Amino acid sequence: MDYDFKKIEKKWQEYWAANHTFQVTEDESRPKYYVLDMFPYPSGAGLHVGHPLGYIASDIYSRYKRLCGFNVLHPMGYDAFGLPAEQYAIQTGQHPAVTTAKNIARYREQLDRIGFSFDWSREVRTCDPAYYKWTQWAFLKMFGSYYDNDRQSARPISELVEAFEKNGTEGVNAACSEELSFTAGQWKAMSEKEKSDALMNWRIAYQGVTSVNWCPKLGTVLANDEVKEGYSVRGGYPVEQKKMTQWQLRVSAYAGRLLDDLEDLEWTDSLKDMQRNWIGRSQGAEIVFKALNGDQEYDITIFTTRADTVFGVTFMVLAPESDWVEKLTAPEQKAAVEEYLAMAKKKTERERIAETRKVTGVFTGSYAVNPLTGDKVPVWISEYVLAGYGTGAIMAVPAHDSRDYAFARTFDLPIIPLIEGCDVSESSFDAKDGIMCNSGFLNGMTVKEAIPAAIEYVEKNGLGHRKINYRLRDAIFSRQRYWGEPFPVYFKDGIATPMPEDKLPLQLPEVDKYLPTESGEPPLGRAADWTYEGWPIEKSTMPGFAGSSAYYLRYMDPHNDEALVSEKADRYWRNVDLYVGGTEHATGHLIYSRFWNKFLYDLGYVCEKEPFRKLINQGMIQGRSNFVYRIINTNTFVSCGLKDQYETTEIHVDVNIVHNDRLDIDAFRKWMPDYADADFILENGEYICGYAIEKMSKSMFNVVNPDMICDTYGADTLRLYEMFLGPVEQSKPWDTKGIDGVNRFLKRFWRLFYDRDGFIVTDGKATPAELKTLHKLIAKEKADIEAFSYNTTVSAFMIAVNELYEQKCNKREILEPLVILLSPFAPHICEELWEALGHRESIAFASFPEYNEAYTVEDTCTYAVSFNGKTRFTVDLSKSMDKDAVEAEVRADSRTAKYVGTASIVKVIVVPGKIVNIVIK
RNA sequence: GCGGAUGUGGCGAAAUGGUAGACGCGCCACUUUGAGGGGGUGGUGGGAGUUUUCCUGUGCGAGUUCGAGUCUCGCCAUCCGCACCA
Repeated sequence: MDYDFKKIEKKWQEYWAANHTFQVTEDESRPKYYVLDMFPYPSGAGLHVGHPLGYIASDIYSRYKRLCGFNVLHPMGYDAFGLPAEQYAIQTGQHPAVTTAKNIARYREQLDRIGFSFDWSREVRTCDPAYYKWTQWAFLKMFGSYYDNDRQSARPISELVEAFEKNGTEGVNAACSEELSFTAGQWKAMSEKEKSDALMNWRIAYQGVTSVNWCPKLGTVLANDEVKEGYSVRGGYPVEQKKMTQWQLRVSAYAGRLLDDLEDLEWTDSLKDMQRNWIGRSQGAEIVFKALNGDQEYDITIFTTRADTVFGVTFMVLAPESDWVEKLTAPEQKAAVEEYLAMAKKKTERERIAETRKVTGVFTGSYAVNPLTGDKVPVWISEYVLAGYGTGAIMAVPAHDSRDYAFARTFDLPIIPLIEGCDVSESSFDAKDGIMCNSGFLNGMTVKEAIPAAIEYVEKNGLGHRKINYRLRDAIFSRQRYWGEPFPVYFKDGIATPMPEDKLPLQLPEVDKYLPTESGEPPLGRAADWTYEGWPIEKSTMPGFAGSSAYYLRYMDPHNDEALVSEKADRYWRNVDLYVGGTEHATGHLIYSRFWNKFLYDLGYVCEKEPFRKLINQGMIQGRSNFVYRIINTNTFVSCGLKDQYETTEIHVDVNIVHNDRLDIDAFRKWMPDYADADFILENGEYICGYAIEKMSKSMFNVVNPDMICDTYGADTLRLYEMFLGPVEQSKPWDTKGIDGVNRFLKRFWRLFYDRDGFIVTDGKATPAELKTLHKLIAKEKADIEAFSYNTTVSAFMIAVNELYEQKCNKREILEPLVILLSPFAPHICEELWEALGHRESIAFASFPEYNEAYTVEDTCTYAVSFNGKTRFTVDLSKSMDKDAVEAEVRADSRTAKYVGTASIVKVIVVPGKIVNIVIK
């Protein structure tokens, strides 16, 4: 009987669906384990072989954990709101919900063929009103909260209002957009509208004017992580800076906690570093400089990490967008400043990046007073100072900052070195190293001593205060698009008012077109009656990351209409134990999701402060393109090895009609009408194609569809092969070379159970050699799976099966545990064999075999011995020898050898595979 | 510029500090079958001897160690992330 994977895979996929094999419920009697994949955006192109890599890895882990007795939550869903469906809708007029549903159906079909153990009863779709009800709910909670810096926690905004009524802003320490101060009396005197505007300064979800990334082509704003080098990540359109009123999330309030809590996560160092970088903590001080414009005095606050260099300040610089620019521009410089500002404004973000390091600037005509020296220094304006970081103004220390140095050189400003013996004739001395000089009371200190000393001095004398600055900005939360979650907010007399919770979800209205209105409003402006109790409803929608920020919580309790997640379900499933997905979400989703979770944690809705305990980043699968070589002006194609003898053009050929770089000539003739009567110059009777590693894309004809592999080799082969290709975390090209080897292994595995006449498993007693093979494999698989080293596990299976095959082992005692071991990797074939072995229940309910060391230890060990690593001989030692004693002796002797220096060194190899040293005199 | 990762055969890749190249692909030889993108056996880093073997070998250069692909330092190369962040 042959291994008929088509029949087997269809049979078991239907069985799992019909029997709800992978459906789970909270079961207090078993420990939980939560394995999550980053849910996909269902694009129109369907899955290619790269997509399932992470899903297969996590599926193997889920199935393994289940065999080990865990109650495993392993759900899947769709991140279904997003730009592509909307762009498609604009072009075709088809409702995004329709195309999205179609794409989801296609995804599901493809996923089902690979045999995943998802609990589909928990599927979520972010565009489903029953789902986005809870996205909107979370937004309302954020709108109704502020961040208390003293308690380091989100609190209801009502508490803040109470405080204002009692003492105004006095004693309030809360995260805000700008420092405001008013008394209780002033607060009470405010109109409702004024109060509402004031509270926006503290709300966690708030509306405010900010400089945004505006993409004219897409007609919407984008978050920082949605923009790369001045172009939109989705679509690649140019992006410009624009000041607009937008909904924002006060993510910056959580910067400290987002940074600190990284410590306890089992994420890779590189990913943690990316987040640290993005959060960008820097410790320093804010120092106030008095500046004079004519008779008017202004305070300029600057941020610095190098308070020790204040004595070297020779000028100050403002960002062009800074509010101080207008105040400090002297009448005689007005024309020059305006010209400079106009020039700076005209430049796009893109141009600024391109012109990095080109020094530009203009003098304001004003001077500021150095608070430590009393010296007057000029105030300049330059693009190299960013409005969005720190205070938008800096003190310039050209001797010890390379940017200030370049500026000083360009505009011929003085440079005062502050460190003994440093050379600033060619470049600045940026290192925080050396002894201070020219620095008053700091003279003689090292830089490391001077920094805290300077800050202390500044604080004592009321010139400023210590400060920690973060690069992380608040997230811009509105998008001028149709296909997203509507904001449950309406404007009553112009005051942003939350809708009552029991009116959620606020469903997306129907519109005639998906384009902005003629007056430039977002598409929701087209909705016929987009009002609540007669008041207009917010017209922008939420960004993509809104729906994906808390989906892992919703899986815990997906059908709950009363809460995002019930307390019971949350207490049981807690958080994700293993999260698998791509690195591309390092600074987007993975930051927002952590923020969202912490916010819900502060309000007591979830019990864990971090959403994802362990995270694995699967590598990208690149495409492997194939080429044919056409001789110029002919329809004759020459094989790769002979192409240099002709003048040829290289043409991409569909990799699906090429096998191991050999072209299927008949298929090629049928592939495109132009090639129907193509001629070929062959080598050794075959047409060999060239190849290159490129991105997997339609235009290069190198997209390999998993359905194709499932048709030719079966899902189990696909799963094993994707794991066998190399470490999960590594990027690698897809190359079908070698898939035959894995397929051969499965056939051979099958032949342990069946020969051409039928089932051959017997109840005979296993030999020590057979038991050894089995138990070696158990030990290996346990260790490897825990370490996500799946490629070596697959190798171990191949070795084991080869050994058993050689021993002609067809004994139940060995084969039954073997099937369980392989089942996480190749579930279909294992279910089939499990059934053939007489089991009625799915193999998913089996238990992982126990490892017994006794079977793997040898009676006698052969030791290979070499003198000084040269001449070798072998010694046999009995296993009864006390290994620990041997090792202790070995170590002692090694020390002797080291001190005496004359002993010969002997290598001893201990089977299996262990090597220790001993010394023979 | 800053940060992270990686570097081993023709290829994908293995190696708790202990026989480097497991396993697979490809290739070579033999074998089985009427035939196969079939089954099996043996070989396969390089260089000598060709049965017993020896030399050399993990990007380059040092170091620690009885012993380094593995640990430390310095280069070189590739990939990824951030980038005027004061």
